[in-house]
Amino acid sequence: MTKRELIMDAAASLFAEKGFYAATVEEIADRAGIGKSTVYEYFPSKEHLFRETLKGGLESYMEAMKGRLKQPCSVRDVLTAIGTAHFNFIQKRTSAARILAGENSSQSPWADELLLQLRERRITMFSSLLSQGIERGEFRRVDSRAAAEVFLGVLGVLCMPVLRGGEDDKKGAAERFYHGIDIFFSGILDQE
Amino acid sequence: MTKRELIMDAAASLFAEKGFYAATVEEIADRAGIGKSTVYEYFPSKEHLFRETLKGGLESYMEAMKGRLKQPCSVRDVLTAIGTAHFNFIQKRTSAARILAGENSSQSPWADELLLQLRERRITMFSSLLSQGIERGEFRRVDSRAAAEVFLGVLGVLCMPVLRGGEDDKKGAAERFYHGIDIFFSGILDQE
Amino acid sequence: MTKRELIMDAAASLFAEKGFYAATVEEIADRAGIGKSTVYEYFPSKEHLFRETLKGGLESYMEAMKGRLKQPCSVRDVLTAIGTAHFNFIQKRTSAARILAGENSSQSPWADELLLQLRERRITMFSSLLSQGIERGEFRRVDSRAAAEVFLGVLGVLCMPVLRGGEDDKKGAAERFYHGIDIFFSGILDQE
Amino acid sequence: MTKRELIMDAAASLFAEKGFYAATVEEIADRAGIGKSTVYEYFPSKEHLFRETLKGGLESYMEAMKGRLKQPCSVRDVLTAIGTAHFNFIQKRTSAARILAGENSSQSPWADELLLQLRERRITMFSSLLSQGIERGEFRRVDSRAAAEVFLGVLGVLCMPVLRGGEDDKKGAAERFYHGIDIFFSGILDQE
DNA sequence: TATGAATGAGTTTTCATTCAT
DNA sequence: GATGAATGAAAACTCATTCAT
Repeated sequence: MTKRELIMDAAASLFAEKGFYAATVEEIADRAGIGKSTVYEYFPSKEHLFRETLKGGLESYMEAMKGRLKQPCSVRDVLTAIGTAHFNFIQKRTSAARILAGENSSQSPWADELLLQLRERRITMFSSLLSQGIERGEFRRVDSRAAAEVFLGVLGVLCMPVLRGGEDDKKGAAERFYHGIDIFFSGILDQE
Repeated sequence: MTKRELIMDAAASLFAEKGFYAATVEEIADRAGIGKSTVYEYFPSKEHLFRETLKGGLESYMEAMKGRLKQPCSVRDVLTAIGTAHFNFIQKRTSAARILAGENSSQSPWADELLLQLRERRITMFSSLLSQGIERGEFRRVDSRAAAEVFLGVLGVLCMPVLRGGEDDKKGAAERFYHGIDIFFSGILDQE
Repeated sequence: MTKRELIMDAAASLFAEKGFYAATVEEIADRAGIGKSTVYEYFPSKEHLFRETLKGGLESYMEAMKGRLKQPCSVRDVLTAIGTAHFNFIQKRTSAARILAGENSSQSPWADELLLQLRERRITMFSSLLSQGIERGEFRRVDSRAAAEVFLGVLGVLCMPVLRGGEDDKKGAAERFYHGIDIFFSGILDQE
Repeated sequence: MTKRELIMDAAASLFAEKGFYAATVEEIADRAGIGKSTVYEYFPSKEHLFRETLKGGLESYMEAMKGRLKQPCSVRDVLTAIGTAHFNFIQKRTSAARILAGENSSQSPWADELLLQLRERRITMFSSLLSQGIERGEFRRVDSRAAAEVFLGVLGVLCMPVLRGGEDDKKGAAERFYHGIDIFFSGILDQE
């Protein structure tokens, strides 16, 4: 692992744990097992380091989503696959995910913007899938933007337990995750 | 308005805008129109001030939810009423809401805890309502915890546009909000 | 003496002794007998502090020159009076003078500019006096700009011994000073 | 050109531009087109490098002055020749000259000392020439030390325009230079 | 010999908090 | 109470210097 990666990993985990401000460059360096000023050999400032961390997380998230989109099956299946990919990403790259999850509480103005962009991209993606599904007759004629937002929110909340402390309840989390996705598709009303 | 309230208001808006770290005590005092050290007459530390701000937002949120629960009508209507109350709260007390929305990106460890508690309380409430609804036959037999989480998430995302910059698109936001709630109840599948 | 002045004095003497870079804010604060961060209550940065120091020296220099210009006597006397004022200033406000003397060796780009401006103002002043003297027939028809520069240089070098360490040789310095001025007026050639 | 010279040249120009502190070893290495630590193969420290640069400038300055002294002509001519040599040196080796010109604004305590020594040597030289001239009856009986200082100062100021930015006004500078020298010899008084 | 990489010591700057009035 | 002024502790950042190759 290159030293740059070492630093980014340390940074990612600390930013995830404590946020941008509370994490100090010294801690990051310590966790990376290097001297404080070495950080500055690789990143011109703490802010740049955070930005890179963010971008890294973002890229690897987008990567994780790849290939889920063009399977020749129902849109419902595609969305479920995306959900699965999302859930897996959260489990494997928890600290990256934690940083990406901080849509609110501005860590810094430009971070907000990047995260907002991510949000928009995801909503656009979902929205277009949902439109497809509607055209194909899979889904009823809902407002695809609203539905996309809902899907986004559902993915978000359902992963929160994992983002929190928890190694503990992985199975439960997964189950509830799929149950939640199901509710998104079928609603909760009793419609016999 | 008492001086204490003056401070808390200033604090709430600044914490909402910039987060706990980036907001300085001096700015807060300035915005409140008082001297910097006066803040310390009313709050022992910046952290306490934040805590109080948080608690204040929390209380007024709980207050806003009150009375929505015991109407003699369908559980669906109760949940919708809660959604409405939530949406109205977000619009009227945007900065309080912004602070409460920062579930992720820890501003401070104990803040996380408080917000986690709020989350739990809300889930419990929703969950119990959903159980009621299931018993009454209004809803199908979903996992009420999972459904509660989903409902929470739906309320969250749908309010984000309002929490962001936006005075702009209030009507659109409201429409999409109710559309989203509807999706929660009915799902998106075409089930003729 | 106000605290601001206390700081500026400490700063002036340290900047004079060691230059902008080698003088640390901590030393300045120590010499002023205050805490390091107090400096920042009065000046937004070390650079600003330096700038103010410079400006202060500049103003008090210009002040010291005032009133020397409009005496109803020969231009030679006016120039000599200016020389005297200059010499006295150097002796009374040695550290301010030392800073102003640093025309070369850039302490910082904008400092250079300020000092260059001072140089220009002085040359202009001398030049105009010299032109007067020429018109009146006191001086021969020299290039007034060149002569002004020479006068400036003469004032400068002749004061250097005082700017250096020396309490030691005050009388000698004064004597040589006036002797030097005389050379400026009469040259060194033997012209009987 | 040896690597040592490469480094010294780069150092000279950077020290001239920015002063001792603002010039970094890295920049110097970059400008010399070598690796940073190679500098340390040739010079034990930045300070030593500066010292060498200074000494180099000093030597080449002394070199430039050589041979001007023993011509069998008037002392006035010798001094003028020295002035010319000085002026030429300033134009050809501007950055070395800039460093040597920084008599004031201490870049470092020992640098001050070296420059002070240079100053003394030059004054001694001028002073002895002037004494000769007085004995020969070329000059009137001035204090030769004072006159030497004045000559030094005159050479200094008159070269400043060249040391500043200026490729622009070379002819004007040269003219004013000789005019200034003339003033040193003849004074400015009208002595018909 | 040459150098990229690493770093420790030191510097500026920030800001919550205290204290005298 | 209310507050301006003062500050210590901590944080980001710089850079000359060293070291392994």
